[in-house]
Amino acid sequence: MNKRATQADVAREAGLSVTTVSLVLNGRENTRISEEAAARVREAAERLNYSPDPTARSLRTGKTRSLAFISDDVTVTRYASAMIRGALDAAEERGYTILMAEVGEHPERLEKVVDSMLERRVDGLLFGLMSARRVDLPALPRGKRALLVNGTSAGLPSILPAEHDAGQAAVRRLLEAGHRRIAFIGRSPRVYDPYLSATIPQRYAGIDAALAAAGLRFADEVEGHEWEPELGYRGTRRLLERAASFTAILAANDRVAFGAYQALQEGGLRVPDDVAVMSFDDEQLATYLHPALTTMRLPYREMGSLGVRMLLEGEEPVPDAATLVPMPLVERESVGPPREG
Amino acid sequence: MNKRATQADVAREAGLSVTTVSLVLNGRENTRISEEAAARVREAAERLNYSPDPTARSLRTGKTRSLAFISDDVTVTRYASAMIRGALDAAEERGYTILMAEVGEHPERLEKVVDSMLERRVDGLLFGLMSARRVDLPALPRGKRALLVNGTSAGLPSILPAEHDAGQAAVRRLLEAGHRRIAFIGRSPRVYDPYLSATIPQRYAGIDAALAAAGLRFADEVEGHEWEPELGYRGTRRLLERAASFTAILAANDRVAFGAYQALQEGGLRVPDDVAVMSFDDEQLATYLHPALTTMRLPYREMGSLGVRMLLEGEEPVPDAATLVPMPLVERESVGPPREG
DNA sequence: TTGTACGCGTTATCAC
DNA sequence: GTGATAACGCGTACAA
Repeated sequence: MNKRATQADVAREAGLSVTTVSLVLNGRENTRISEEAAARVREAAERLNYSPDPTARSLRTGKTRSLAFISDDVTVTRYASAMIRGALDAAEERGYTILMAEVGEHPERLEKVVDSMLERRVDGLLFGLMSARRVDLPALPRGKRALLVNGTSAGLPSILPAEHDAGQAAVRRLLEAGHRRIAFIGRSPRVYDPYLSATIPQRYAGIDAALAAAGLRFADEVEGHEWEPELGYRGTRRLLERAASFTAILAANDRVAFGAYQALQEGGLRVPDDVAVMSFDDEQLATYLHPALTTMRLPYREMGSLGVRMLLEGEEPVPDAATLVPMPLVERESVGPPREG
Repeated sequence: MNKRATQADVAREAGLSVTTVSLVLNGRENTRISEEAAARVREAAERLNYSPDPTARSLRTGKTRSLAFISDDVTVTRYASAMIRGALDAAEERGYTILMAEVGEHPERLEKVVDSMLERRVDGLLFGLMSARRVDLPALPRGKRALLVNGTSAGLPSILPAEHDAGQAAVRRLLEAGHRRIAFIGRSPRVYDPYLSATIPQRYAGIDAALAAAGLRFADEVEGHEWEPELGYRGTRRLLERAASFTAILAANDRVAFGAYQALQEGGLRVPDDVAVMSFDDEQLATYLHPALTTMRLPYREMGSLGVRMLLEGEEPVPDAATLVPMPLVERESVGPPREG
């Protein structure tokens, strides 16, 4: 474990020049090196256990084979951190490294962090948001590739969950199970501010479209923008007190569904036989519940991996274009089986 | 936004040599530079918006001001990802960058990833584990600093949660509330394999010690190593069916406690009035419950930040030494108030 | 087909 | 006090 071998060492060992070594090891085809020389180089490299110094290479080429992943509160928030895993895996496959930074709720830190990443000469920047919304980012040098994962920002391409489809699919699943009287918990006018949410309006739109297509409206609704168990609990109690009857609850997200379960259980109602519950997100939580929750999964990991793929491959991404990633239906036990016909 | 300014540009702008520029900008005190020259340099640097190229600097110094954070499944598992945040924040404060990689359940990937980090010339390596256990790591070059966060490995220093203290504190909290007949869910002989858990034996030991110190034993126990809601649910039902009465449940972790809640609720028992519940971990889940769960927090974020501090500061860490990070008691509503006297 | 020599932007060693 | 200049390890134009 002495000093690491350098290209010059390999050249000496192989009895050739550094040029030859460099050419061979970088697989340059156009300049025809004799097969024999190439073999000698490879053997020597092997023997000396040579691996190129990325620092020196970067200095020379201007490329670092590294990407910045900058997030707001992804690591400390529930399951959104899977986005990181997706990015990490995709980067590793391509021989890239991810430099991570997280700024929390401090937009002023963002500028510093971006600068520091730029100083480190990253080849591209990913911005990952814990919840899909619009953000204002510091200006980036022209030609530096950047995009948002689970968010949008002026002038940058973005990757978002396909919420409109998911909204439709959720409602359709309920309809297929034969439900006609469905209650909805979690509608909120506030989400129409893009800085609060970039996607929830689509989720609503998909939901309403699917319902309308079946000639239906919600049997009842509870408003609320704090999508925590409390809303689900109180919302469900209110629903139960009201006159309108319903056979299924569509919850704005899993935590709301969680609260709904509590109220249903207290009320002596069984899921899914008395009331079916369908939801969005697919947190860990969804698997803890009895019966386990059927929900539309937010594809964090896929979005993260698509993020690095888009950054690294293919043509120049289109500014302001959004790429939608499907939200799969995760079938569990809180909605009865689809009915034939 | 043309090319970035270099040291030579600054030198030219200031009418001085690169040597002087380097000396001034690196704050070398010993070699006395005139105040005037220093000022000229600083102004010129400011004007050109100069910032040193870390690549070139690394090539020269052999240091990269970067740390590797390599984990198993931290990003995709519940709340352990807060460990990353802790590491990130501590690194940023010190001007270091974190290169992340995650290998999942594939030990064979570990070697490749470590190699790739070493090739990138990181100044130190952090290994972060989703759950505290012993792992076998590939050999590291002598002199390369490395340590484990939430785990142990032969020959390396490690950072672990102070489980013995936490076990004691949990029991004491219950005792203070006046409980004498306590049931425990989640004892398992399997955890004595260090490759499965490096810390749970201490948790047990602390628990048993505090109980013994009060001259008590558990009123009843349910074994189980799968610490999921199911265990808490079925365990609690079993406890309720048995003869032994109890006024409090100590659950192995929050998910088990969650299951216990469900069974208690079904049985018409109220938390904490009929049965108090105390637990370990402090997942998000703990705040969703009604009443919210009192639990001993696993200090992921603190462990992560301590990890980089130990790597970067202080003397050579002692191999095989474990540094224990306190697990705070998070007081919520599932245990009644402490009684006087 | 292969080798020499230069430059990438720093820091560090030595002169002046 | 300050300034040339030689590394650091690599890629490549140009020469041979």
